Amino acid sequence: MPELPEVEVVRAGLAPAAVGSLITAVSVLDERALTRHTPGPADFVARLEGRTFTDAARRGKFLWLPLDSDDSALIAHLGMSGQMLLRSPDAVTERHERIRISIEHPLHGELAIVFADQRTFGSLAVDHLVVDGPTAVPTQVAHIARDPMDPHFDDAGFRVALRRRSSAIKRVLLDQQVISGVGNIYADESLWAARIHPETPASSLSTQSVSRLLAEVRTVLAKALAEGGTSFDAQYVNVNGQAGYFAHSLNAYGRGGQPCPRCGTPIRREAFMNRSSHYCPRCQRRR
DNA sequence: ACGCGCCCCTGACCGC
DNA sequence: TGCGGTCAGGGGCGCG
Repeated sequence: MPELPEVEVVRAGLAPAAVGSLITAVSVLDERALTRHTPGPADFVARLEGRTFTDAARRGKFLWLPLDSDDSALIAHLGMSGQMLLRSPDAVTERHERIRISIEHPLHGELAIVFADQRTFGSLAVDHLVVDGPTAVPTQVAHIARDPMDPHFDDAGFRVALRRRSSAIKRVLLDQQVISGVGNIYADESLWAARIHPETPASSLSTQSVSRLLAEVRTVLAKALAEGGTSFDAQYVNVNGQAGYFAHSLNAYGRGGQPCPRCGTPIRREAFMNRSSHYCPRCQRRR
């Protein structure tokens, strides 16, 4: 569930169960799920068991659960196919279950947080928190730009960053060090909404265009979040295993050959960065 | 320093 | 039915 709306759905779903919960046991079924935790599985378990989650936070596509009594947090990156599922303590092992964290909440009782991940690009880690302006973030997240839903996102700084980049605007939207949380789906959707061709050099966009694009990014992300995120299959689900509805609202992504909802011209699909770009050749002219 | 191509991994789907 | 090729929401790394 990798882009900002899907990760936010997971964060919001975990929060009521995790915050205030005591970690009673941790089992690592597949060490590949700890590639971000270099000290290894034993250290990972030792840093969690007996601790309490105090919050549930997110920046871009990273989410983390801060721990009590020192400045550390359990961090999660879902990669392409990661899931964080809330299960009863006796739930059977998930097909692609990698890590299970057993918790006890003062009101809800015993639960399990299950990290399942088909493609193993996602991973968990325990990391130290560092101060980043008005907030604290794990060290592994410190290099990630604030996301556009962050109240401290710097709109003017974003405009300046784009002016300095000669790369295609879509490439820059996907650069998590410039703006975080946007992935392939929402980059295509935002560019379609702002009527900007994905190959347009970022530096050639007017201030007005950049402002319009940023507004559309926020609109698209907010709508997707309100609809529970985008799910094409069972890989992308909330903490209860339920899919989101935003796939029905997509205007460009995944719609190659189908008519543009605005003008009827067939949406074009092109290879881009080992992925695909979807855009309307009429509404989104190259300049 | 940067921008870009490639790689990590599993499974679904398609055409032969 | 089986097999090989292609494709998928991610990011990191090494090269030029």
